[in-house]
Amino acid sequence: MNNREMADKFEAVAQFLEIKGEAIYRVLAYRKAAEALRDLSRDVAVIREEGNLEDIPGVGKAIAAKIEEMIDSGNLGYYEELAAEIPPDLLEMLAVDGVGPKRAAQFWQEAGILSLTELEAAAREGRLRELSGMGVRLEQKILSSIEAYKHRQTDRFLLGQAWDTAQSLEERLSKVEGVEQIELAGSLRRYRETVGDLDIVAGTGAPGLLLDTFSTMPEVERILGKGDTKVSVELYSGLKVQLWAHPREHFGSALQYATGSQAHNVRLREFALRQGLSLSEHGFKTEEGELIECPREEDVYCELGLPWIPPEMREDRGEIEAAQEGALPELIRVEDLLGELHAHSTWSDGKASIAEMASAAKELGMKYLVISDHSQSLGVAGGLTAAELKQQKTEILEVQAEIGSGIELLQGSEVEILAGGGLDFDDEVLGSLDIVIASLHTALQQDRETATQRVLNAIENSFVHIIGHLTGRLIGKRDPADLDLERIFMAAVEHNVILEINAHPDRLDLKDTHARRALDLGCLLAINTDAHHPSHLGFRHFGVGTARRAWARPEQIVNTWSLASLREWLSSRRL
DNA sequence: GCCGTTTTCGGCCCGACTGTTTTCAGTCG
Repeated sequence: MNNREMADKFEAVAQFLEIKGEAIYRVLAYRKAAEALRDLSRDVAVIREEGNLEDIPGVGKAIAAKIEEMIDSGNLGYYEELAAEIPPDLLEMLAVDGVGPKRAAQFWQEAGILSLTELEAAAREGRLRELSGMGVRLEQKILSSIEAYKHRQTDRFLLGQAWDTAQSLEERLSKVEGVEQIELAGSLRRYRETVGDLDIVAGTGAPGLLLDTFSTMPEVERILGKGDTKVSVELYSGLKVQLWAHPREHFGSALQYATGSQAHNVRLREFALRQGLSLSEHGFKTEEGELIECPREEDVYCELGLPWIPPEMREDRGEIEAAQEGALPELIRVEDLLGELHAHSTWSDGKASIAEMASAAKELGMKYLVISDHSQSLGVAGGLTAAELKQQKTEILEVQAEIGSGIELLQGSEVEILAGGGLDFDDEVLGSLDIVIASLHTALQQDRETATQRVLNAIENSFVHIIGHLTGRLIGKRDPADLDLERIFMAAVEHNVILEINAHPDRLDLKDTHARRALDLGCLLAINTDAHHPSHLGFRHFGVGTARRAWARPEQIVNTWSLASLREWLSSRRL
């Protein structure tokens, strides 16, 4: 079993215990362990080998023993026991809005309902309204939530998909009368690779007007809930959006609250309690009941004696401790990036000419751009032969002459790491290029040892500078290749090979936790858009967001370096 | 079930909204 499968087991255990009505803190303990496993940047089996399971936050003796059991037997006896006691199909009901553990238990025990299908039938027959505490409206609400659940393709959207919607909503809402401040919050602000819903926070003197305006916008399909300070809607796209309207004096605490993550907020509130302060979206309450308002988000952290923590770090991954110790890293920013090292043109599968890509990059203020089209064997993408590379070089020089100073164009190639483990060009061709990116595109389903060895071969080739989108995943569509990341990261450090954070929102590969582990081990990273169109160069911020989630400092990202420094480093690689 | 600037026991974040209720339970973020 891998980390994620074990996390899913613990999540199911938590849900079983919740339905059983066990002490909520036992439930939370299993849930926390599940989260910890999902967040882990390393294979938990390796951590077990090292004897460090209990160093994982949220893992104590009991849960460590269960992890060992799952590693050794591929099974969890405790889960099996619970599944024998409680119908496992009940758990699916919990994914329906408005159905939580209490009602699931009630439906099962009082009405003999064993699955979501049976729940829907009972609701249609009007049998739910008979149950205690239930009524016609609740029955209707559950029925429509079941419909919505069945039509829902996925419960999370790609960050890139949600981004444009969020910008558009923010822009229009900022113009509503009375709105003084407005900001996007939630997992979008934290740059999580997927977002469950959009969260928007406004500081306004006219909350009613803002909430009304929002809930009647054309893209709103239905209102899920609406009160005096917040409204929650579902858009026709299926995306859910929550909008909070707070007085300006509460804007900072409201933004902090809505940004999350939930785990970060829980930790921060515990931290506040130890100082005798109760933190909520309205600000701090002292033990005497006095309210301390926080107009700016910085005020929340400042009141606790902490520096402001960047949203991307707020995942309860040690950021509060680091803030306490004054050890928060100075994170990379978009404006630190000086160049793009991975971009395509019409020479292979790009949609724009070298000249168009170059002027778009110059427009964005980039100092250098590497044209790195695909190599010969990637037929579907129109990969270039060695001879074509020479012709392309001529064009790059011509475009450089036309565009003049201000941006330097370099020639690279995104070279296939072949299924057999070799590279798609011989050393002579590789040596003629300014920069070589080696990537996996094919045979991504190979077993771990074979796939890992392929990447290691590329890393050991002294002509390779960068490994592109390491795992080859497409978020939600294609699973990552099964790789021994720890070995790969260590080899990259040993051989001075740079690992890419691919900024394309479909990829974000390396992902945040893996990038953080790579940095901890001493790897250098590059943030590349892999642009196939001039507009894709604008994906940079997604890569930067991912790097910030990995606590990356500018100097650890090679395309913050000047071209002179980068060239020097690249040439040292081939000595 | 976890964990320690209050602790190896006794705590464990906080409030809005809804629908069912006559003061609250359930769900959600």
